[in-house]
Amino acid sequence: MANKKRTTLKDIANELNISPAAVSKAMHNDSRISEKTKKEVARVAKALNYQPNHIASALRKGKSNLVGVIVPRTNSNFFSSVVEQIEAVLDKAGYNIIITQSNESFKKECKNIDTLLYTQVDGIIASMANETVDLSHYEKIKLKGIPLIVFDRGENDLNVDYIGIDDYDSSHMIVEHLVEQGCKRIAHIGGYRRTRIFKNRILGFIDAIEKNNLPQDDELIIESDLTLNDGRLGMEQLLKLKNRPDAVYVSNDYAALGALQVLQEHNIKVPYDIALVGFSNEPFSSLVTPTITTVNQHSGEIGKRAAETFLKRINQDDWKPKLTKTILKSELIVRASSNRILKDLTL
Amino acid sequence: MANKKRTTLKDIANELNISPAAVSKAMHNDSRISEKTKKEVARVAKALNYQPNHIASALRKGKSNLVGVIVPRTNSNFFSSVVEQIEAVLDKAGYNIIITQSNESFKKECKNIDTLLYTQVDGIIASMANETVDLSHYEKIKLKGIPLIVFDRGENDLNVDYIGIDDYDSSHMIVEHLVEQGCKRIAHIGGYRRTRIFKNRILGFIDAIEKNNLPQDDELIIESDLTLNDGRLGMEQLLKLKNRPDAVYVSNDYAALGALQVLQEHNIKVPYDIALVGFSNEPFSSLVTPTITTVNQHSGEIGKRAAETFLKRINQDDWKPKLTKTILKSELIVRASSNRILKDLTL
DNA sequence: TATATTTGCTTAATCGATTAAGCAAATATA
DNA sequence: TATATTTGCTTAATCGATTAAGCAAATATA
Repeated sequence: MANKKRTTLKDIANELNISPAAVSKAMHNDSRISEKTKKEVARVAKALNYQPNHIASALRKGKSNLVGVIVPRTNSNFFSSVVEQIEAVLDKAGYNIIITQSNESFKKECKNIDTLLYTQVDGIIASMANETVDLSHYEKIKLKGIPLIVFDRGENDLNVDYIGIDDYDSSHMIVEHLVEQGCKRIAHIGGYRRTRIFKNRILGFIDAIEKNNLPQDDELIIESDLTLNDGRLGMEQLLKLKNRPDAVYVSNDYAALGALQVLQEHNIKVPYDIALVGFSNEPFSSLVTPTITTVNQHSGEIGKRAAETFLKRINQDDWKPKLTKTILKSELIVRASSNRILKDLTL
Repeated sequence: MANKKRTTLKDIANELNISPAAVSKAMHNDSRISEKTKKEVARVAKALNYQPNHIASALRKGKSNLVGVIVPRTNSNFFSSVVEQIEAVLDKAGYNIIITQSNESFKKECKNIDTLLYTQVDGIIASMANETVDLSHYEKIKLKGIPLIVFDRGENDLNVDYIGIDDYDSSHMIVEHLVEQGCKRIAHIGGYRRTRIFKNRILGFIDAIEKNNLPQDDELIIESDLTLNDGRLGMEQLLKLKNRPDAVYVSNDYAALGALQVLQEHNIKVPYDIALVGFSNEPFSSLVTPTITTVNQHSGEIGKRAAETFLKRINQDDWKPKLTKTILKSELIVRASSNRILKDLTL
């Protein structure tokens, strides 16, 4: 029933008594092939249900039209949105993507890189695992001479193209917003400084506090892993202070939610007693009550830019990898948890 | 710097003055190659940094070791978990996956199938778009003679392997649970019956109600698109009834959250006045207050089984596709929104 | 010692598509 | 009319790895 034998260029060539080379050229609309032959080829190709063998052409052309994508996990709103846009952009350019995830493990990430190189991808778009410190695997990609694009994590480490958002500036936006809402003593529950994005947010926070002449107090900055429970613990700690803050900026929505739960348990009015801001625009941040003000990282835009950068590099013959940063501005999404002024803000 | 020319089997062969064929066999540990030669080959391969060209071997062997995955969207907790496990299982067996998403569009789905076939995947694991009615594109996969595994959606339509959960039984579990909590009048905000999974949930609900001798009332069953707002509207409608329900089973967590919001706005005590159950175990369901009782669809397990089924089929020479269903039991996760008995249930 | 088997390779073809080189016929130009 | 150019193909090699077939030397068996 099913035609076991697939149709090849040779079958079409035999049918028309021409050479396979002529068929190939006809398919690619070569100017040296007559219109008549092109039509005949098209007709027979259709009649025999010809499907080009991508692998054969990849071997011959030394180009697989596959792009490898490495993310810490796909099961995250941020990364899946990035991947979605990478796919959308590359699809239009005739590329397919192979998605792999490191599960934040250095070992798995190394394995992923080996697998992708082995599969002969034409380039790799990656966001590093938290664990990754040794970058020799990434150097392998560069040595192979295929484009490597890094996003979100790994900013300055690899001297390649990087796409991310401006964490330093995001902190400024948040502080300015809280000041506008009348907050005078702002605390920050952040991630650990060793991770660059969290370091940048802390630095941005400190500078913004100084710029606005607000109290700078070590007890107002807490570092943690930013789980929901870390948010709870951080908030408990802040509530114990003699001089409580009237606003808390939490570097992640999960921790912000934990903080919110503690505030509600203490019957503290949000945003009037204490205003709250999270980070990352996780889907639940608009679903809880009150809705949480947060920062949208433009994940789609990051994916789009990453894919476009890949396409640019693959079409540049003389490109030597060098550090080229694209830093996008993030967007503050003001919701109920920090909104003291506009009572009826929908969302 | 970077060795432009990649090392091939031929390079190793020249170095050792043997034939490429011998090198290939040595690499594959052929019993007809001496241990001495194998060691030499391994040594030189390492010295020259040999990386096998997967594409060449794929062409020769007629096997790409790629598996195509089609999901409605990756940006969903359910599908990304399924994909995660598919990847984990297939990776161990030496397969890579190419993930594509249909965005619930029939047209995009057709395009995805064409792309995957063109890329010479060894099989396809898919969950159908909502829009899809015409299945001729899927028939193309079957005609090509490669395994097709369907999950979650498309249960009986294609006569291939199917993995899903028992929606009918899930409704029974929910109703039994609510009865145990003392509920006597249970309503259902479901999806439209034209989608099989929602139909099965409605049928399960009706049968479970009958089995438990509870009131069967048309006004207690509402069909909708199950958005958050549909949940709100449905609950408003139920609250207007002369004879209000004391429990509501909503076929999706988003709609359940909408229903919860309405209940809270009306100062109705959950679960004591009205108990609430959702479906799908979306991440936020454990994060809102009160936490929402829901159904875990074992997305990881579905992915695992789908991948294992693929591996089974690819290794069966004589397999002709036929309808083979694997129906997993779902798991009820009892949380605060329906828990009248155990006051201190954590979660 | 004569024949059979095993070992350790080589040779040559193959998987399909692509492309550089080239050739004959048709057409254009001087 | 003689030469140059263009058109429309063909020929043959190639991308690397794999494998069926086969051969000579080494070893085993009768």
